[in-house]
Amino acid sequence: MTATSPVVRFAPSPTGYLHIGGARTALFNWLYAKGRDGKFLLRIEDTDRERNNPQAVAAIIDGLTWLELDWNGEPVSQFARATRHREVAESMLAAGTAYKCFMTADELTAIRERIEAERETAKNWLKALKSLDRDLTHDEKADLEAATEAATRPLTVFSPWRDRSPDDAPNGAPFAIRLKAPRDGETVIDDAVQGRVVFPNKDLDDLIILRSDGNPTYNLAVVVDDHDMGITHVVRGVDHLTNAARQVQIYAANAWTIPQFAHVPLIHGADGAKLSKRHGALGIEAYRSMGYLPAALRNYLVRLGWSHGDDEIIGTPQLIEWFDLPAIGRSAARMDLKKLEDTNAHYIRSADNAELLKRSRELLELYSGGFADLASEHDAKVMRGDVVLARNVLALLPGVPDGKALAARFNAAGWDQFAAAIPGLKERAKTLPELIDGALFLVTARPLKIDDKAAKLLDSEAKAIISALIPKLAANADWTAADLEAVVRQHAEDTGAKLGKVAQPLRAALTGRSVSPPVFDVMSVLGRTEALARLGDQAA
RNA sequence: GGUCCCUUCGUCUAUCGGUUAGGACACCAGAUUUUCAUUCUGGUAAGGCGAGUUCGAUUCUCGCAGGGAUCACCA
Repeated sequence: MTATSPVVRFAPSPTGYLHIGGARTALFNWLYAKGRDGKFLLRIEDTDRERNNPQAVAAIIDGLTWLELDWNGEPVSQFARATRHREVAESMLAAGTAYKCFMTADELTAIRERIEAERETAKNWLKALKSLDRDLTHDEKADLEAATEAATRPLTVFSPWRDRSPDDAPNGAPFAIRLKAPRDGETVIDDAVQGRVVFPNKDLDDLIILRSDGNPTYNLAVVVDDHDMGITHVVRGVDHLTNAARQVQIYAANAWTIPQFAHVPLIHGADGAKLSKRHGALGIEAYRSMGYLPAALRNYLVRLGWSHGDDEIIGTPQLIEWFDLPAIGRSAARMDLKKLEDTNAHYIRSADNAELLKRSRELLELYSGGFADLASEHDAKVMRGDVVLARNVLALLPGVPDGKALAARFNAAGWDQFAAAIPGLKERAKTLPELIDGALFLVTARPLKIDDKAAKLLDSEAKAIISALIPKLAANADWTAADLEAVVRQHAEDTGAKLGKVAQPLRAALTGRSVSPPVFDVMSVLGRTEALARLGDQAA
């Protein structure tokens, strides 16, 4: 690490889960640090004690861990640093860059409500004046002007204590500490993503940095922590852009070096509206349960708002090399599950077979809540991997209540069969549940439940074909896919039938479905005894 | 309402004054294939509106419209 390598951080507040936008912010920070030999720190913004709870912190850590974003050192608790924050506030008071404000919270809300009320009446007044279908009198013009002024007045509240002596306050009265922000001029953010953003200082009020209960406020805590932690680049959501202006003022008041800001756009739902649970603002763990691979989610997430020419499927090492802040777009991007699915399919196809097996087993363990409820609660708009899997499991494997029970169906030999089937399975699975679903035929007990499409395939003619094939197949001692294919092809040739005419009935009998990996692979993976038995069940 | 940001196919985006406006997802059609999937080929589809600058604007400027963020002793 050199003196110029960046120090970045991800600073979520513990709200219960790591949402998808937060995950992307973390990813951007992580990539930036990784690509520059920098450090990626984790800080939990737990200043608000009411909102804090250990599970929420655990959810964030779990999410980052699953996404494979590792951070340097121990996570920092912002709450634990309250004493330091207080010190800074006190020193600012001493330096005259902050002042005591004796206004109470009630007074403040009363003032805001009054401004709002005045604004309302002014608006009505305006409407009335404008509806007057004639030239306004001199007085009315004055009214119009006054009403316009009142209707467009900002909600900003300026404390009178900025210019009053604290001695004017009653002895021992509680006070908050406010930043003495500049009144004139402008505060400028030179943002790596947003460019140069200018805020007129007259629009920025004196924010409270220390509450009357002695606890620091978010903006103070962030600045002090970022400064103390040596953060060089603050990469976060644009929802913090206006905070950045406030924060720059705090940096300036303390004569601290201002970090490079980069405010990245937010992610919107598929309909363009703000992300809510309906639209997929699910926690990162939901994407995990939907069966997406971490690498695929990373690829998708980084491409959402960032691009590198025409490149789409970009592996993590390449991402680390290519990623940079200025290439991030400025407009909000919409979540597109279809594209995520496609990206995931690419990663599944090229994934290591052992990894796929491991992740499938983990996923099954995750689905311990029971399938029946999930299936009945199914909402077509909400895609969840466990629900998708549940429907198939319920249809094919009655009596299997949840993922753990399903996993139990695979004994040691079963897992080996699963592993053997993965090369064929992963070509046609977009997600892990689809992969698992494709392997279900392995653990289905005889007699197989035949689905509707498969049943159509098994007419009397088909059953006759199966009967004719059984002895020929049984004659095959080695039971390799290649040998079996040769037998079936020969049979088709001999009887003048198309291969599909012969293969489809086999597929139906072997798997209970009309869709599966190549039948010869299926037979091979199933093993001689089981395959023959299943065929026998459907023979004429 | 104040302040700030955004605006290219349905979606994610490329383009850094001159292109038949490119790619990806989705969608449609076709080829290959034992099903499905993969793969391959082709197709539909875009610069919000209005001015200005310029020989020439998607690209630069301004206005409008639309969308978004934010305005707590929350973070």
